[in-house]
Amino acid sequence: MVTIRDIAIRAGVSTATVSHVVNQNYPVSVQVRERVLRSIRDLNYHPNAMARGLRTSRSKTVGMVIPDITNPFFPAVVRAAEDVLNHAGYTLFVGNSDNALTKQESYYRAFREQRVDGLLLITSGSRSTPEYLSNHQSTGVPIVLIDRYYPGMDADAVLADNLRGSYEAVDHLLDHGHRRIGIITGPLQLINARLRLAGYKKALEARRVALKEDLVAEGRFDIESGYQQARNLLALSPRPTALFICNGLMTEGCLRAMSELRLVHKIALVSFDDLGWFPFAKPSVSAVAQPAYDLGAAAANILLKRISGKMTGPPRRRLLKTTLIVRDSSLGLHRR
Amino acid sequence: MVTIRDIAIRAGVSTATVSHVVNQNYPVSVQVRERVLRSIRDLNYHPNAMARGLRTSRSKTVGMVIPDITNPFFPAVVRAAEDVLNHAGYTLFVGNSDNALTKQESYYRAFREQRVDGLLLITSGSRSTPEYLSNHQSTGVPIVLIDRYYPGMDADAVLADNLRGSYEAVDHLLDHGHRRIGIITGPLQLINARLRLAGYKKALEARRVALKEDLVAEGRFDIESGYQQARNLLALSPRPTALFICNGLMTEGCLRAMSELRLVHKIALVSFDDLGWFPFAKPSVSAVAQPAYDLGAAAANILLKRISGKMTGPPRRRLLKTTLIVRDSSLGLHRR
DNA sequence: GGTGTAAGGTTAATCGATTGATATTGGACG
DNA sequence: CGTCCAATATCAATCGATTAACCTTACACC
Repeated sequence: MVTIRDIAIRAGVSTATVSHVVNQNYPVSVQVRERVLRSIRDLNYHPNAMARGLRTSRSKTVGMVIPDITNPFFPAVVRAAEDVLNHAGYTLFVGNSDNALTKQESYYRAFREQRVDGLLLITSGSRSTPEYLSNHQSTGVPIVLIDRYYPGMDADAVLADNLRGSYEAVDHLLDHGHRRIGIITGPLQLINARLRLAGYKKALEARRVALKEDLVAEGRFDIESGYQQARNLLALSPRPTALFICNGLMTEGCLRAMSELRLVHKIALVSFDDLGWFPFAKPSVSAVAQPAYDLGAAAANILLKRISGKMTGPPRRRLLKTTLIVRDSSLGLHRR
Repeated sequence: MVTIRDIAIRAGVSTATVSHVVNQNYPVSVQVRERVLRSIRDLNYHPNAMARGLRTSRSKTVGMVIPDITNPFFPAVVRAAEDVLNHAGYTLFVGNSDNALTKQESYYRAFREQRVDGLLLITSGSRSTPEYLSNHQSTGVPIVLIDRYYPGMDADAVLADNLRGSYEAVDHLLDHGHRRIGIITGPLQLINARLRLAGYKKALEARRVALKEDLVAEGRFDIESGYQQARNLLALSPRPTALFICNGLMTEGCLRAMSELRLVHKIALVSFDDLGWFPFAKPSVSAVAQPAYDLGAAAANILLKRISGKMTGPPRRRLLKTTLIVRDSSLGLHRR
């Protein structure tokens, strides 16, 4: 590998001068600058990020941990964060924790060891803040939580209004006369899964509909558990007349179950998360759309402000609105 | 931050000894080891990857560049690669190039500067090998291409059999009597887009069906271009009786166009890429399934072998089979 | 001509870990 | 009791960049 020393020798200057040219933070005469730049081009020199980072303890990179790269919601958030960060000259590295706390921790450590300047974290399930995260504050590396948070962890967070989103969804089903509404929740260690369940309960309460425990099934936010729990709920008698599924992947599994049981057109359905293909499903699927792009962009912006020191003080929590998109699956129109 | 020196002082030993304990590559007496480990735990010490990497020029990390994180195919490949690499003790960092050559290059550089031990690359469009990649070989850092390759670039590559996959798809449509088959290709700078088009042409030729240029539309492998080009093709008269769409995202756009024009049930459809929701679309969508997981896993395995030096010699190219999955959209069953 | 000052360069310490060379210690053995 | 060896531990150079402190010109101005 070609180093700063090689450039210095070839251009007949000191390494300090090369560094000044590269970083443009010190006056260098035009002739010298040209000579150095030519050598850099000739030798195809690129500074060693490790050496630089070791010296400056700053890397112009940001690490992001997401729980499931195959869940389309998260890539959408990543895209947004990336847009904002690239624009500001930062490189975003993504790690997929696979919903495992251990993997989340190992990515966290890997990122810290790479000395990322900031962290974006969509957490995996745990009711309490893992120790390494509560210890994190002392490091001075800003961290912004997205979509989920650990109760008691005081970091900035950008969240969707899960409670209200799911309240509206269930309220909508109640509006259409449904009284036996099944719900497939996410894993209840996750705060957003709990909030979505809470929205469901609140909506029922508001209409004085009794909560039936057997209509509440806990999934794992993946296709398989959506399928399994849908089979369970649909095997009840009397059957629920409507289902509220707490994320997009589980809705996919649920649809598989419903189509196997030939119930697709008999049961109303609303999904949390709006996936691109919902309009083309039969029937088209009603959904609570989350502002995925805005979540990512807002989080990245906050992170940048923290990194640059333009924002200080106690952690802030931003709550973004969801939108209920009504399609055929909740209207019964498909029963024509 | 706590450094190796802090540990050394607290444990009353030299930094060298601490290093030996951490890396387990040198005998250390039990008592000393215990003392050191305790200090490490007490102070919550984690080695600085930059310092270590600077010294050893090795990082136990792998970088992966994908063109579009919102296209479900790529996350599936990432998942596979990650499984294999994590298992071998490596951390995988992902960068999203957004189909832009400049971003691809900047991720490439960022990864190189972070001194990743290997690279997995799903390239963005260019007919020839970018200079930085042809220069890459001299660096000794192994690189494996996935899904696409640049002609003339000699690196290992793991690919799906695009030609044959699309041949089978089009052949299947011909089987069902279609003679006016529209195709929406990917961007033709991409080798796989060209191969899929070639498969289409070859299938037509084999049945002596004349190629009509106006039935060939070039998309960009994204939803929007799928929508646009579908509108164009469906506006032709006479209309094509079938469409072959060269990736999953464009199929989503195409379905939107078809549903706007109320043609969903009138036009046969086959998609390259099988997305999870295709069975639930109306009609369910026939597709050429790519072995996404196998692609990622195979590539990661080759990379590991190259890193460890267990595999040497000239680049190898692996071709994995695709599978045609026939559903309603290509059968006309939905016209009942 | 002497002096002050700004511009342009260089020297060398430093970041935190690794590792080859070297020192120390305590037996074993003749 | 010396000598030698193995087992452990330490010393100090090193990786490649950054940057504070310092040096050298050149020129302006009195």
